Amino acid sequence: MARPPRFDTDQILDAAVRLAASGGPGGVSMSAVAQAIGAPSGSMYHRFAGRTALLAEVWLRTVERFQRGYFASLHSDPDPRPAARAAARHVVAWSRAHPEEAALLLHGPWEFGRADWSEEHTARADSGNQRVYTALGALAESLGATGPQDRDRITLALVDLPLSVVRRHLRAGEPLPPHAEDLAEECAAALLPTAP
Amino acid sequence: MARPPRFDTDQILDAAVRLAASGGPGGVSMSAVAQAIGAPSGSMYHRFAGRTALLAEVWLRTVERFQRGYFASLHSDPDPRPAARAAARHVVAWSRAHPEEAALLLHGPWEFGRADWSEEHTARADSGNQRVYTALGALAESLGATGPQDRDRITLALVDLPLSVVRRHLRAGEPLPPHAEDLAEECAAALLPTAP
DNA sequence: AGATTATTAGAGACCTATCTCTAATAATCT
DNA sequence: AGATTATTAGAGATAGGTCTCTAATAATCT
Repeated sequence: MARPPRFDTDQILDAAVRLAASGGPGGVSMSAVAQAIGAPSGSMYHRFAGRTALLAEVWLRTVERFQRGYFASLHSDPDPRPAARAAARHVVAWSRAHPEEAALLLHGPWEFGRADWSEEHTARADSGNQRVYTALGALAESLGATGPQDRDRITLALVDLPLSVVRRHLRAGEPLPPHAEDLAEECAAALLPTAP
Repeated sequence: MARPPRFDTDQILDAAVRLAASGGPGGVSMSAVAQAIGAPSGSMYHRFAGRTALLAEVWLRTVERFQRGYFASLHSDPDPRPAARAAARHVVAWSRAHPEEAALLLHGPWEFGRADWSEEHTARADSGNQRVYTALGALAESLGATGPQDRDRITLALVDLPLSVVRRHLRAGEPLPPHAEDLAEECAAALLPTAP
């Protein structure tokens, strides 16, 4: 019914990921992405309402890809303690497998203009986060951690701490050292509430 | 011998801190800072070689202020374990006392254009970092942690982890909860190598 | 008082990025 | 084949930011 696209959405987002990994969110300009794939700048605006929308889409595609595997790890074992270890490990392993997307995630949604996102984009982000927090809450409960401080501690162990391991190296432009997964797993385990 | 300055350097840097805290490094434009203090844009270039230099100076002043207290905490006790606890605690306490500067630090030097800094600025940054790492190395040694993995773990416990506690709240625009210092201290202690 | 000099003051050149607009193009559908 | 339509293609208007340049200003020094 119409002319077929020469540049599809994923191709554009892939280029945006590369640019974000090397130059940060600021490096993702409409013209830079267009140039990276050899498209005229006008085509960009045919797919994305504007730069804000592009930033939102590239962020959301990346975080959703990450969360898919993160969820799988969290539910990989009926016993909460091995599941927690697997989750911490997954953060590092996924980052090793997808260094550019990981570098993007380390910047956080606010750097990708979250304050200006449309309602749809904001809702997508909130829904993903909500799923993560309820899953973490369930795991916390099955560990016997009930207070809000306990939950903070578990979020720290299974999300923030593994991300810190990744951040330190990726920000310096180095690859992740071989023992990074072990480090994240061991440290996460050390932060879980001790068995009664 | 000359006309006295109406806008001094610290006043300019203070405004830059405020702008960086609210709008990130991208919000720190020469014109925005000038407007914030009511100065013409030309005066900015009289004090700073350019935007790059301004970003470097505001970053370095902030990180050096932070490190001063961090060092004091690291050396506050001859026993390494309480010293480690104090250091982790200090990160959070300092951030609570200086939320705008803390928000600035969370972005990291690369966001402040570190790649384009002058040699002087780069050297200043390196020297500060070097001092921190040697101090952490000494503490690691007195804890009996000798391997490179042990040192990574201590850096994680005394730097990255407390920063994660701060990041989670400041990025969301919330103030730090009352128990944040305790959380950072307890988690840091849990990550230290267990006594032989 | 007069010379000296660091600084303020602000206009404007230059660049880069976002976004709009019009025309050409290439596929599908009848 | 001809109509339809999503898309490419790219020129250009607009905005905002960096940086330069010249003149005015206000203090100190002799």
